[in-house]
Amino acid sequence: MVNYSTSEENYLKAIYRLNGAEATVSTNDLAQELQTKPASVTDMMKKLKAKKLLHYQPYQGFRLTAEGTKVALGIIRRHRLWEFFLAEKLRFTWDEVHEVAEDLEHVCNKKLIDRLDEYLGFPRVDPHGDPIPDMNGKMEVSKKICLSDLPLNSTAQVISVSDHSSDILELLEHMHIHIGTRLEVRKRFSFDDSMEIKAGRQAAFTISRQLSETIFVHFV
Amino acid sequence: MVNYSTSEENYLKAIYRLNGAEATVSTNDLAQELQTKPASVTDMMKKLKAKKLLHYQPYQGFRLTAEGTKVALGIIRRHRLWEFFLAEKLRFTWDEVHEVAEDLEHVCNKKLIDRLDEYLGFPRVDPHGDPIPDMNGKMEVSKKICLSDLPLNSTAQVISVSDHSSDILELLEHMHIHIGTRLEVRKRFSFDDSMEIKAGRQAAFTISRQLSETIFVHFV
DNA sequence: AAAATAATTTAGACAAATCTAAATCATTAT
DNA sequence: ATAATGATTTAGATTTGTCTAAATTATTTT
Ligand SMILES: [Mn+2]
Ligand SMILES: [Mn+2]
Ligand SMILES: [Mn+2]
Ligand SMILES: [Mn+2]
Repeated sequence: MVNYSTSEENYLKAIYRLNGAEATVSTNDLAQELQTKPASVTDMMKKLKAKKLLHYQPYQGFRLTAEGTKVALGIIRRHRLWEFFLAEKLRFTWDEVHEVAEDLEHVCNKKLIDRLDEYLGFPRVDPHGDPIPDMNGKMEVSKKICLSDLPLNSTAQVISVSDHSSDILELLEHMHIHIGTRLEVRKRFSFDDSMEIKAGRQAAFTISRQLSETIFVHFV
Repeated sequence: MVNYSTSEENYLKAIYRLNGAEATVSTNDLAQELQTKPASVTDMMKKLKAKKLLHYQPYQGFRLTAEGTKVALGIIRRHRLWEFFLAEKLRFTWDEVHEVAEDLEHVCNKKLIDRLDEYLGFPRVDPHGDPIPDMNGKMEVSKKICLSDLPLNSTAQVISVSDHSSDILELLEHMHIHIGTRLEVRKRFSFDDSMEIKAGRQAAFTISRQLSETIFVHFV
């Protein structure tokens, strides 16, 4: 078990995140994701390639090797377990957990994380509804539908929210929408792509396109 | 609230620890404590002096300023709270907590630490019996006596152990001696400075000079 | 009070992680 | 097919934290 620097870990995690969309990640995209400069990315890519954590030929973009993916999933596991801990045990709100977990995730000690996992009761998802990899690096990726794409009159359950800001949290709390809330789409308005939904036992209300595109659901 | 690097924090903590014995800390002592070279210490002392965290004139040794002491106590607070968490909540043994806490202590977020403190029930001492500074940096230093100096036939209670290794833990567990155990000294043997003690409800037994010098007690 | 010894600092170097500016490669439009 | 544009890499510099070896200062012995 090799240990990686905080910087290396942040690069690996970012590549993993971007990898979802496309098969190969570009220098500029990664620089933007990490709020750094392309030249810094190239330097780090050489280093990570030398450590066999990614496939990389100059000018060709890059993608994680199997080992790189394993390391990235380990970081994501730590991050999300700490987020769960902060929300569940220390009463942090949804929008506060990420920043702290960004630091805690770099404390790399298998026993610490596995014991924390056990202590928390082996949670499957973090406070934002994102899945937590298990101690073998397995992460169950449930197929989720964007609320904006949900067919009319079918009942679904909120499983995650892709924006983690306090702004969206404020709005969701106001609307009593949480991870697990059941809802259905009653009507779509083509004027502004807003939709009327019915959530829980509340009266129907409308939500903006911006919000419906941020909420992910699955059928119940 | 300024933030300090992991390296700066480790220096401050080490100076605080050494400061207990003498009024001023020397370059060589600090280098030895931190397993580094005297030249590296000098470099860092210049930096910490520039940040007004310590008093330092070349060749004259150094000591923490009030601000430096405050920062050091903050680090010690984080370290010991995490040690308590690991022992109490994650079932780590006494000898395992320090190493992990060495990393966790550098995650510096006041809300995290104050909430952790609250979650743990505001513990006063860490698993080794060392006091935990409160959120204002106050640390109650109870006057402790080394077991080797305890008068004959006076009852005392174990409050801390200055060695944190698994070797001493093994021995103490075997003897059923823990933080809080009541004991009294029955006899001293000048041949090897061993002593016979009576602990709890056990039959009297002897302990080595090495062990008695590591255990600290107070009168009950 | 010198000389010897020990402690400390300085000088110069290195690795990691970053940056800016220049050079190079790839892609797109004419 | 060439020129223009955009993406990427290289070159060279900077900061932080460390090191070794040499120089300096302090302390101890004779
Ligand atoms: Mn997060
Ligand atoms: Mn999350
Ligand atoms: Mn400790
Ligand atoms: Mn301790």
